[in-house]
Amino acid sequence: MTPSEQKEQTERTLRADARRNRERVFEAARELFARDGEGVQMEEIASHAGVGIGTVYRHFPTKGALLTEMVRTRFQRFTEIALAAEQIEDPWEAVATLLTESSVAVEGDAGFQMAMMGVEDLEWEGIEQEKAAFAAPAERIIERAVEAGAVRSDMSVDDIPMLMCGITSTMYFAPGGAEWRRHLDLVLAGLRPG
Amino acid sequence: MTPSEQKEQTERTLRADARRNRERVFEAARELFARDGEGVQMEEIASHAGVGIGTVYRHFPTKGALLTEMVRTRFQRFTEIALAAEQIEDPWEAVATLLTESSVAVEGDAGFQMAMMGVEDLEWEGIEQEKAAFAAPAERIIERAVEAGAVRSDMSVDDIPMLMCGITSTMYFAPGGAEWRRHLDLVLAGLRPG
DNA sequence: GACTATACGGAATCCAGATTCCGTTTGTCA
DNA sequence: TGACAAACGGAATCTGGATTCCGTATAGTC
Repeated sequence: MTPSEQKEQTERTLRADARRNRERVFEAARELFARDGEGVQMEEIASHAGVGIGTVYRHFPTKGALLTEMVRTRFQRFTEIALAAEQIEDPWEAVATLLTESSVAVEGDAGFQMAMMGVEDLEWEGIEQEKAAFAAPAERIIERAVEAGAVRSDMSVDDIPMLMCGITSTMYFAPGGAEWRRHLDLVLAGLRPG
Repeated sequence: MTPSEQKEQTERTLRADARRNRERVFEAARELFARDGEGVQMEEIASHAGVGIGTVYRHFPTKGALLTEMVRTRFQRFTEIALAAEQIEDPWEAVATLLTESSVAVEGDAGFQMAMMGVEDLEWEGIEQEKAAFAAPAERIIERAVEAGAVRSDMSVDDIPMLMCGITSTMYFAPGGAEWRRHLDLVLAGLRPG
């Protein structure tokens, strides 16, 4: 029995109400995590989901596990963005779009912002797979841009988390505003060759 | 009686051992705050200072008050840096030095990094005076650079906290490393005109 | 040296949240 | 429909820290 079959069976075994509740908890957590970041309270998630606190814990062993799950899900959005950006013809546009769209994806999600900024307690362990899925297309985009002379020759994939982290911190520092667009603007200018 | 005379008298009234202990607590707090950030524990500060926890609270009403005092003190360093940078002849060098030295000042001080990044609980209220003292020379530096065409014409003082916040987040994200220098490098490139 | 206002130490208290536990309810299946 | 395993709710418990309190110690003053 492969792991996935095993998982499938576990899911099949889940009682109907249990599956529904798990979904509700997850949805509530997503919403509140986006609003309040890691400061969300388990009680609040429970009541927002319309279930008891015990039910939350039955589905997610700890708060950390729940939040990591949020981060993992959100992170996948980056990969979608990278894959889409890769289709853009112009090498520079591809890079610019990658960073811009990624920023937009983070906007308005306090929890993900915190994760991007490396706030403790938000685990980045266990999402290596997601990271790799993002890194592949991102790397191709950058390599192409470097070869085309559209960005400084020393740009690398590793610059992306670094820069995103910076832009995110602007969002976090000045929430609700558009200052981060200026930050992004500056960063993009800094990436140009020469 | 002016406020300053009043304060002076209060200080004069402080018993010798009290003054000494206050100093010790402050010093311990500075050290541990730099190491652990806002996560420092009051008990730890007390024992590190060689006093009882009660003594810490006699001198600083709450943890927040103590940390704010730390931030205020640290912030003053920025003003010194700005005043020094203002003396630099070359307009671009002045800007570059301002940002570089400010970054260096933050390096290795986790507490101040958190404050720069706007982590909650670290109060920025009550240090308006320090902010203004920094803004004045910084503004002159930037104005001069803009007029000389050494930086993009739309650069403003408000860009400084934004960019510093970003660079700081890199330090925080990759502590101990020198990645932030690359981030600074990119940011400086982005500030250049055109 | 005695007296008193100040300070001190640190055990006890408070508090906010996460996590556990168990009596009750509900879905599933024969 | 009855039986029972699977889930549920939420009160009770646990925890890590901040903050308070009060009996004791000491600097300053005569």
